[in-house]
Amino acid sequence: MPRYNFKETEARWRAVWDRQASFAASEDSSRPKYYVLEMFPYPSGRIHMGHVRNYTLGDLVARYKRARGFNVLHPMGWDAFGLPAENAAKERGVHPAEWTRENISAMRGQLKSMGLSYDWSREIATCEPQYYRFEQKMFLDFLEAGLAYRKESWVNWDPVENTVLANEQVIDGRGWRSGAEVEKRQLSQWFLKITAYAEDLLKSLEGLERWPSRVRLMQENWIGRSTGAQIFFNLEGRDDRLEVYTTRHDTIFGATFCAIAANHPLAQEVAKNNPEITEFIASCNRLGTSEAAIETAEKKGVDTGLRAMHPFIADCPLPVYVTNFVLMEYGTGAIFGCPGHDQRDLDFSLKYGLPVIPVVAPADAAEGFTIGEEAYLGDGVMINSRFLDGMTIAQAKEDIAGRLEKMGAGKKTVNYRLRDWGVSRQRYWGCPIPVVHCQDCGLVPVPEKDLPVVLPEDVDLDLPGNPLDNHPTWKDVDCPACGKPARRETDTFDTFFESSWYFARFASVSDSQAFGREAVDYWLPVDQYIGGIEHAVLHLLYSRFFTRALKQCGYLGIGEPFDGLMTQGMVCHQTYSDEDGNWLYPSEITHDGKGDLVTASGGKPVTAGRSEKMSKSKKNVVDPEAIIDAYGADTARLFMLSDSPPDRDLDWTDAGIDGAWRYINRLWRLFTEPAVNPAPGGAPRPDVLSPQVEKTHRAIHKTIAAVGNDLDRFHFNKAVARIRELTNLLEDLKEGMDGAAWVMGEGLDTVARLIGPMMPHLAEEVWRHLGRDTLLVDAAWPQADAALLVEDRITVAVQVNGKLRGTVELPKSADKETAETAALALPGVVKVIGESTIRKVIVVPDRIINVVI
RNA sequence: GCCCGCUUGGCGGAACAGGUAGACGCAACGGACUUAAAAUCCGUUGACCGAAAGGUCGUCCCGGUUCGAGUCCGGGAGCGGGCACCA
Repeated sequence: MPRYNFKETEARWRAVWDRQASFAASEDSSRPKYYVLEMFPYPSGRIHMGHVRNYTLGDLVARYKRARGFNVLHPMGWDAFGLPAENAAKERGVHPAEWTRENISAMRGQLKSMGLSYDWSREIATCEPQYYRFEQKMFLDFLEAGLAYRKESWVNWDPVENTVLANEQVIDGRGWRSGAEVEKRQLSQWFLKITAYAEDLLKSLEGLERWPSRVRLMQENWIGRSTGAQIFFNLEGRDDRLEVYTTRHDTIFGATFCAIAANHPLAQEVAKNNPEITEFIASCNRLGTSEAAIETAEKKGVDTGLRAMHPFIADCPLPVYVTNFVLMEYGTGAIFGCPGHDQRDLDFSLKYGLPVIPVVAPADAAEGFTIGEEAYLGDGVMINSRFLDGMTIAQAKEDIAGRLEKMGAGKKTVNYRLRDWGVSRQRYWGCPIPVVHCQDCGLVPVPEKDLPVVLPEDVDLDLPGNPLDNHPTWKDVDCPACGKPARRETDTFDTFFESSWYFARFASVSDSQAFGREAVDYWLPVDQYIGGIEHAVLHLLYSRFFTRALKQCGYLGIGEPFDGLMTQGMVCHQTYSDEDGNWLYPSEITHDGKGDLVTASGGKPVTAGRSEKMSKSKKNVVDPEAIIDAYGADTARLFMLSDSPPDRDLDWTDAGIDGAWRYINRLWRLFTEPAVNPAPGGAPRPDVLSPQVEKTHRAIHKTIAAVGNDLDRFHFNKAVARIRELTNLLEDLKEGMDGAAWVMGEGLDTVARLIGPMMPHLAEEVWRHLGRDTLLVDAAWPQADAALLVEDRITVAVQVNGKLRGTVELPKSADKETAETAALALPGVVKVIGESTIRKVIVVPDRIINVVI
């Protein structure tokens, strides 16, 4: 049986597309534009299955939209700054720039072997000065617009390596390499004022109708708008006051203590003469900066000795605790504790023996309501609250806010959880921040004519600390303002900076500007953005903010960068381990004769674990290059699209890739050795079609309609299933059936077009086999004949009391009586009804008949 | 800890707006072809009872709404993503 020669075929068609520049995009007002973008990869060195999945999905959309007549932009580039390059430099002594450029070159080759319809002429790498020079300019514009500023903020500090650690480099409170206990340290850093757009970023989520609702919800919660009140507590024996933020001012009479963050100014002050508090603050600082670490730690606190005076109860001093669970970054860094109605406050109170006063009771249990180990968070009526008693929570909030404002003891406020974006990194492999520190002039922006500030190549990454700061000469510069010796900023940008505007750069890559205004006006926003759900908040929110900031600075005119968003699931694979519990690569496993898994080398027993996200650490990875080499790109692509819907996790299995490979060959045989020779394209419809041929003819058009519908809604696995069904029918056509040749011709033409976006190389090959002298990549999507989509008779299910008892075939839109009569005549129905009285018959036309007895 | 998801046969999944649960595929089993194997083709396949006709049960668990629930509502379990310096 001849096999499809994918190696020769795939390479040949890629060369043809290349030669014809099939995927080069240019502005064209005669066709609607469509910008498809997949999240660009970090150039780690080799593509992984997650990339294969992401880029297969994007390519399907791009090729499909092209066939539908859109002017498609589909670019690719490299998110090339980042920590791994520095780690590689430290571990293997290779320069980050060299390592990155080699990785890009290797990965570009791998991506090209997948047959992706990219316009490679627009390729960008963010680590090159011709890219990052423009973001230096953007930063200067942001600075001028008041969107960038400097403030102190906390970082994880490794005292042994003298370096700032990323959260992922802090493991159980210790530095990943040194093992030293991490300290929180305060550094002066650059921030972008994302909070200036908090309200707009929140409100505009509503308009992002083609985003998954869960992503919008996650962003909504991340921005975290709350309406509450600031309350000012006078401090006993002092002139200053404690300002707290709360969303539960209704529970003010349940307040039994106040709590402040460990880095609250008052805590710092009290610590000066209190060794216990000093030690407690130090222990809080050892927790690092990650919110997860802080929130999961046991709730602890120390009494400061300060007493906050209750604003509504005379002579009611509340103890003020320094705690590890109040965050300085949120609200005012201080709260009042109401243990009755907040679980954290209750846990804390039970631990430190503070009183618990319930002030809200469920409406039906107001008498004698008490709190045990669970705070009451529900709705109810106010109790134990003097003038508030009997009110609802909402009424109490209004009342209290009004009184606070009258007394000058507080005010209603809106608060956001969202914090400004800290963009300073004490790292080498990033974009230099274009600022000079001058003793006399302060912070001086680098003049535009001196951009780009280029990263020096000659750095020593083995020294502890910030490599740019360690460089012997780079930071020495004359102040652009006064000309005296000054010092360059040695921090670089967060790498989210580069990925916040790359989609605009793709619209027009030029040496003179970040992007052309006409080009972005034409191409943006991105019509379909595709990437991992792990970027649901940070990258996508930063890009939305950046778009607003760029608009404010006159760069572009759009409101949102990504009109449609698709989030893909992870690629998973079964894990394997040997007797000693060491992970094994799938390639190290084989079957013994008895059906057990053993190691390929020594025949030792292997334990198969559950399927998890492919990761190098668990070795459950399959190398895309090996798969493409063994089965071809189309097989790999088909497997990525079959079975699992894009937003769910996908399990990589050998059986699955074999199944895809078999289907590729089956398609190949259907075209090259069809049971019925297809009539040539454009042949007239024969007068007579045999029943099976007629059914197949209808199926062709139903498939066209269904596949289009599925692709529009990203149900790619269903589209594959529909196409398989159609090919099953075409395989059943036999020589001698009336009209078989004509329908086979129509069927093969249709299948070739439908598989084009999924298996582009095979599709192009069979297209040529059909005798077409054009390229399939330039062919239009097929059109379904609407007349063939409707059936005149429909099978309707018949239930008795909701249980299926049979089916009846009825004319389409049959009236109620006809349906009812037919249903009640069914033997199965008659038997079940027996002597019972029919109480009701529900008829939903063309769907169901339910007899209620 | 907080926020957001997911859970359907042996497996991946399908079921559009609450209306025939299991499309399509994988695996398994039986058969054809073959000296044999591979490849390919045909058939069976949710569980249980039954010779069959047919029946009962069944979409993570518990409860509710409805003529009717995989789908809607309340509660719970398990698994996963994010938590601001991984990208």
